[in-house]
Amino acid sequence: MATIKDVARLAGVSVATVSRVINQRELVNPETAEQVQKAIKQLQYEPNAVARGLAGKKMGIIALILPDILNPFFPALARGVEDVAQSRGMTPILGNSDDLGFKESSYIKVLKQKYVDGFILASNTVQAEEVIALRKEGIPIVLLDRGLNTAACPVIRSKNREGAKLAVRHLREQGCRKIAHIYGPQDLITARERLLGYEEAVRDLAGYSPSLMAGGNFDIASGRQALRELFARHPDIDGVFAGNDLMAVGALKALHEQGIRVPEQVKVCGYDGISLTEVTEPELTTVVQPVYEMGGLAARLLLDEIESGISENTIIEFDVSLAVRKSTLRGQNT
Amino acid sequence: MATIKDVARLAGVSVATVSRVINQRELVNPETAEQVQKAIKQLQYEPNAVARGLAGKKMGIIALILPDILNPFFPALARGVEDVAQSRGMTPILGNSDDLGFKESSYIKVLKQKYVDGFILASNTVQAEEVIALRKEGIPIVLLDRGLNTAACPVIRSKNREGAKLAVRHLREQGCRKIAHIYGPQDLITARERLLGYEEAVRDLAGYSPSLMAGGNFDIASGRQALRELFARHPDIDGVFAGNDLMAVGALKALHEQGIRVPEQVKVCGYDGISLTEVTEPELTTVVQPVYEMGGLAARLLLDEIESGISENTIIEFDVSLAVRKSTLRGQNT
DNA sequence: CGTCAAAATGTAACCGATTACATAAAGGGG
DNA sequence: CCCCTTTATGTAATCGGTTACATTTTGACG
Repeated sequence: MATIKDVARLAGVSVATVSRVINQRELVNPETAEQVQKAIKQLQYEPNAVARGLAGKKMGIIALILPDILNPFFPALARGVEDVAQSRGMTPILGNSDDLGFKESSYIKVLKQKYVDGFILASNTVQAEEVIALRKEGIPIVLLDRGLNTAACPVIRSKNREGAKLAVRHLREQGCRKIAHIYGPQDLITARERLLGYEEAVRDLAGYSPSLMAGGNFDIASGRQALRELFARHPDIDGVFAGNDLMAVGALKALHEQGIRVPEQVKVCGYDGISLTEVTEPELTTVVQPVYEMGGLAARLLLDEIESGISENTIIEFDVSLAVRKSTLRGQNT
Repeated sequence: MATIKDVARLAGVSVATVSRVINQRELVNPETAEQVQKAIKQLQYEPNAVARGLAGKKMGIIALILPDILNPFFPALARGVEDVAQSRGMTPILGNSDDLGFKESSYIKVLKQKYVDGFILASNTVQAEEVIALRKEGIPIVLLDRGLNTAACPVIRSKNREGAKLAVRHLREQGCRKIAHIYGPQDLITARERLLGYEEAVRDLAGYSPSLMAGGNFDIASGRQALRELFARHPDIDGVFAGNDLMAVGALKALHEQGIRVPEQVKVCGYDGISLTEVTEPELTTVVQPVYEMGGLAARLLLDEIESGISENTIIEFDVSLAVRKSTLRGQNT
């Protein structure tokens, strides 16, 4: 590989001039510049990214840390981030933290050392101090989907509470009177908000009781399990709102096992809008988050901050919408 | 951040000695080493990875390039790679090529420049020359799942042809006589092999015809579409083997739409063993690839080559197994 | 006790860029 | 025509490590 010195020699100039031509930040005589460009072409020179990184403390990489790549919601988010990053000349890389705090910290620590330009974190475990520490070191960070309320950095998520209300109201409109909720891990702000939205929307119902809620892990198996518990307690449930789509799918499965028909006997609604909801039987009504846009905006905010150096700690909440499908079709149940 | 010079000063030694203590490659007096360690602790020193990378041309990163993170099969592969890489002190990063050759090349080019230590590629588009070029530059590479036969590098995949035969034989045992195949993109070796396996296993059936095959894209929508075509041509199909699970799910969906009961009228079998197959209705019989192990082995081979510098161009094919579920349950159809 | 190899450590070049500072050339105003 | 400001370019320090080579210290052996 040719180095900047080779180019300088061939073009008959100093390395500084070559560097100037490449980075266009300072004045260079057009003719000289042309000579340099020719030399660059001839040698097929490409600046060494690591040397550049060492000198400038930036590697042209942004890292997206996801809590669980096996949950299709996150890969979908990633697509949005990727496209924006790439279009702006940055290399996006993914890390998977497995919802494990230490893995996440380890990613951050290691990648920071490698002069990653910025982070997008979808994390439940991240602590406010960690975010603050990063920013103090001048490393931009954006929180996506999950994350603190208090955070000293931009946060992007959807209107979780609104979305939950949307779901529950829809179930009520479809005739449900005894609506259960399968909530996600309560250390996640998203799961908490959805639960709160649910509570607000069912409080006034006659038979409402906290025992209509059961917890899950945001995965299929736990949704299944939670539904069993719920039905053991309340065999007369006629609607289920799950905190995310995976748990909704698990619930659907469990209902089927028990011979309960959806939507005739029980209606089910999920949250997220992953594509899986379109292939279950019956197809699943769900609260759709504009996932691609969310990822894209996260990347955009991060890149803006990287380029400008100024940060605004906005919290941006995206609107959600309801995709109504068969699983909540008004039937003959009430 | 403290640098190696600070440590050297505090410990009263030269930077070379500090470097030796850190890398343990040369002899250092134990007492000196202890002094240095103390200084390191006191200053909370951590070697700068980029400077290290520049000097040693290795950044301690391995890159896994996936063709489609929205297909759950690949995230599952990634988990295997991650765990092994991490346990050996390397940072694994993911890139998504979207099955687009140029994105993949761009990832390789950019990451190579950033002194990534090695690549694991799950790619259909990679060309033999590209692999050879990389290796000539001393950058280890392992092909995973997809990729050339001729490749001048280790290749890891499952016994696709065997797996396909397994599937078809199973369908026959369950009583199917007119078995269709939904094949994947024929530029993928995996898809080709599965098709060949299918052909070998059905050739001797009375009503066999090439029109029993239809192509898809390895995603749900195309599986759905392909099934419709197949049934338009042959309304008497009683078994379907799909080239991967996503297409099988699509097929299931399409069958349901047409009011055809699975498994009573038609039996369906997929390929991959993604967890989605456990939640469809009916649950999907599938050929299970040991995906976590495959990813792990890929990482292990890559790391071995990185550490030793010697490469063996083995092709390793993992055994597959059949997970028999409801979608192929012997019924009353024949 | 002198000799010589092994062990321990230091010096400085190098990896390949960026950039502050110095210097030279060119143009403009008085 | 001289001085000063721009414009253009070069020199060399710097980023923070690794490592070849040189040098010093140590200790074993005859």
